[in-house]
Amino acid sequence: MRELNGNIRRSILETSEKLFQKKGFSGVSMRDISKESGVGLSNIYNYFRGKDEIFRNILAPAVEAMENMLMRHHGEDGMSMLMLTDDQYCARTVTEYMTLIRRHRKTLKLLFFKAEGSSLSNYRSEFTDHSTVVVKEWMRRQREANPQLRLDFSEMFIHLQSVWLFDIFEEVLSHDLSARETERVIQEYLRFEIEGWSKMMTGA
Amino acid sequence: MRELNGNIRRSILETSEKLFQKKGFSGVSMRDISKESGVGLSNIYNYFRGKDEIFRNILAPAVEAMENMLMRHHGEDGMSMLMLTDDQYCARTVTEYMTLIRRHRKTLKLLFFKAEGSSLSNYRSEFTDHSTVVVKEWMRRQREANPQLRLDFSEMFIHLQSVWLFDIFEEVLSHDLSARETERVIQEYLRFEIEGWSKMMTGA
Amino acid sequence: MRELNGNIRRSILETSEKLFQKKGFSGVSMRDISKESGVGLSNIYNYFRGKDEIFRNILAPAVEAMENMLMRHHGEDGMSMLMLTDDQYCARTVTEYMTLIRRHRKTLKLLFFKAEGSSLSNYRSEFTDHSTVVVKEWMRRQREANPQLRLDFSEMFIHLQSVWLFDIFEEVLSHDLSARETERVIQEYLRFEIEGWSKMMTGA
Amino acid sequence: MRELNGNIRRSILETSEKLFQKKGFSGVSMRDISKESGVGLSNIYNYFRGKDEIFRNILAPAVEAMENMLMRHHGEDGMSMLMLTDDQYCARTVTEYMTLIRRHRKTLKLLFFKAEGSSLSNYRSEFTDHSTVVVKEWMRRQREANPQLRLDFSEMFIHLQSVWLFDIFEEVLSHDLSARETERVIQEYLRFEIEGWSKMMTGA
DNA sequence: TATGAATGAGTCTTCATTCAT
DNA sequence: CATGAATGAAGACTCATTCAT
Repeated sequence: MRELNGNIRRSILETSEKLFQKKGFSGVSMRDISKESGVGLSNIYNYFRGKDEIFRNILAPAVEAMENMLMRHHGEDGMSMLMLTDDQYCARTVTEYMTLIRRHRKTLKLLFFKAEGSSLSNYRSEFTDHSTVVVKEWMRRQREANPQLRLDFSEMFIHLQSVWLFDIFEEVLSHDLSARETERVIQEYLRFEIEGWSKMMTGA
Repeated sequence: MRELNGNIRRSILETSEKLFQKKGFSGVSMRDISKESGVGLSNIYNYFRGKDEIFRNILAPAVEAMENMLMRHHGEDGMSMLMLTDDQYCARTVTEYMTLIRRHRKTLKLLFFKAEGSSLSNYRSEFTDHSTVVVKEWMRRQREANPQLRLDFSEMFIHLQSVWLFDIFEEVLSHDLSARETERVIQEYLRFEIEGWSKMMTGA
Repeated sequence: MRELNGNIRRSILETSEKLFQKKGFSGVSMRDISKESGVGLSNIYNYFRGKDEIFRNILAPAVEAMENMLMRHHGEDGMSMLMLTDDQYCARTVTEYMTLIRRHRKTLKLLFFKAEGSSLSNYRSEFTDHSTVVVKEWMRRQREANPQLRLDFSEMFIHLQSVWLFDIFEEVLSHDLSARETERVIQEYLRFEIEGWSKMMTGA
Repeated sequence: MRELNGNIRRSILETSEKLFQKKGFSGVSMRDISKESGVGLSNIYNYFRGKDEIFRNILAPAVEAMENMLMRHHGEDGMSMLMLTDDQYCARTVTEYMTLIRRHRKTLKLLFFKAEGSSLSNYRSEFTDHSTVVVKEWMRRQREANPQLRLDFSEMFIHLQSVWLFDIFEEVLSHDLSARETERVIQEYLRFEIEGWSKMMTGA
């Protein structure tokens, strides 16, 4: 009768994920989760602190992957500004984005479109704000390392980069683009972005 | 004791607007509006059909202004593709955007960031979708009028234009940019966009 | 601007009748009546004491006609038991019922099927109960006048007569029978009833 | 402090039943039920989906019994037309009706007289309509099995049979007839009905 | 007479969470 | 770990009616 510990936890998470996908965070009640998963309503609270924590648990991998992606590029050990013109680096970046989307497609959709009412409902602005800070700091480091480059972009400009990356993600996810289509869109976007930065850095 | 005709209506609207700004559409209850405005709860329903209608009434001017802006540029009597390179036209467009933002700053913020739970909660995607349709049709007309131009942009590309315009608005509003800053951002954005289109049209 | 006294009254009544027909007594609010009739909500109360009184006013003629019909047959100056076997009398009775239905079809439908929530919602049982009393008294008189007849019917039997008459009315009204169909149904019913009474009176 | 499992459910049902009997479905609010039963208002919703479901739960046995009765007589394995003249069969039928009434007296009264506003408020017409369909189909089968009989009754006539049976029930219930009185009324009614049918079938 | 404003009690239902066992 | 029971505040909205002018 009694399921093993881990099974229940997993059952709650899987059920919740399905429900959230269908009806969004606010549209799902704890009762729904209880009924659908077969786990007693109050027993759920033995595994999670509440609805929000369930949601965050589901989204954790996606959120982490987003953070990782940001850090891999603009963290302490991130790329150098000079790699921008390296075609191989770009190709790798496209692959990275695609992998991120492929792996977390479902949860990213939750995060982007179905988080209304949860503590992650402002993820878009939180991420872009955070990203702006990180990138600014990375810029500062790059400026020190490459004094010959013009790197005095406005905060707003940097912010818009994050926002636009987000837009691309949202487009790809909301239109359920195929791998090929996704690749094309990302490539186009990256090319545009890199070209833009290059020009601005060398003085356009 | 008895307030004059329109005063109550106005009082409800003003109170609601303040509350919505503070706590967002969902965060405000009809009770709140009643208490804060001093208008009896049920009496509110003599002026508005419900919470959503109050919200829409507040936002109506902003929504209308957005639609007008779209139509002035891409409607039946909208601009011609050839005007893109006209500096005067661009300057006027910048002014238009700025006027729109200046006039409707508060309500646009409501519309963009605080509409969760209302019938306008999907305004972003609704507007950009609608905009895409309008622009596609405008493109068709431009193609006929200017056969020499390459105007076979993908729907996704067109869609992204709308989205990005929205982003600009959101940036300006969420960071409460000053007039000067706003002008600079919009100008930069327009220049970028126009340059992009020009290149693509003449064959890049 | 101001309509003549009687016109407003009539306007309220006519509007209400239409609304009641569509949505039943409970389904119509005073606001509905006000909006639809163009008479200010509170002004209605200058003409009628409330919703119920409006309803009763509409139904008054039908209710009165029902009462008249009952009295013509079983009141102080009603028919004699002996007339039951008179074909002419029966024909006249059929005509009477049909006239009643023809004249008051709409309002009877209101009274029978749409009075839920009003003070007339129990009209069916009130009428049949009242009818039972009247008929019992009439019986008493007939017994005195015609001692040779067996007229000791149970109260319940008398009551059922009223109920069944009501059923006939309801059938005719709810199925919107044509004049011909209505006539046939009523005739059949009367014949059955008369035959039944005759047999019981002379000893079956 | 804590009541046992089923007690609460039962308590809600019993309290509600009493209240419904006094004030009818519409006249009873969930608050009333909560106060009277001592069960917290919202807690009630842990046991029932809403007021209507409480009502239906109370009436379920009576409704089912009505359906069963109909089916036992006119369903696929129902009686044959020829049994009408069988005295034993008739006696059994009387007993059945009486049992039905005895067992469900209270709830039938609710169903017939106090259901205004609930999803069962049209039970009378729904049952008689349904009954008409069932009986028509039964007639068709009887016609095939007994070609010698005249069985071409009009739909209206069949419908009236159902209605009249209902009337009997309503009479018995509304006047709280004793067992003896009930038996007499039902017997009389059945005799009348059977005699009627017999005559019509053999050609009157 | 006419009206716009106001009332206030009332409706059912939902919800995330906690408690006692 | 598991559960059924319980909570209590909150939600939007309706209605017939009355009041002040």
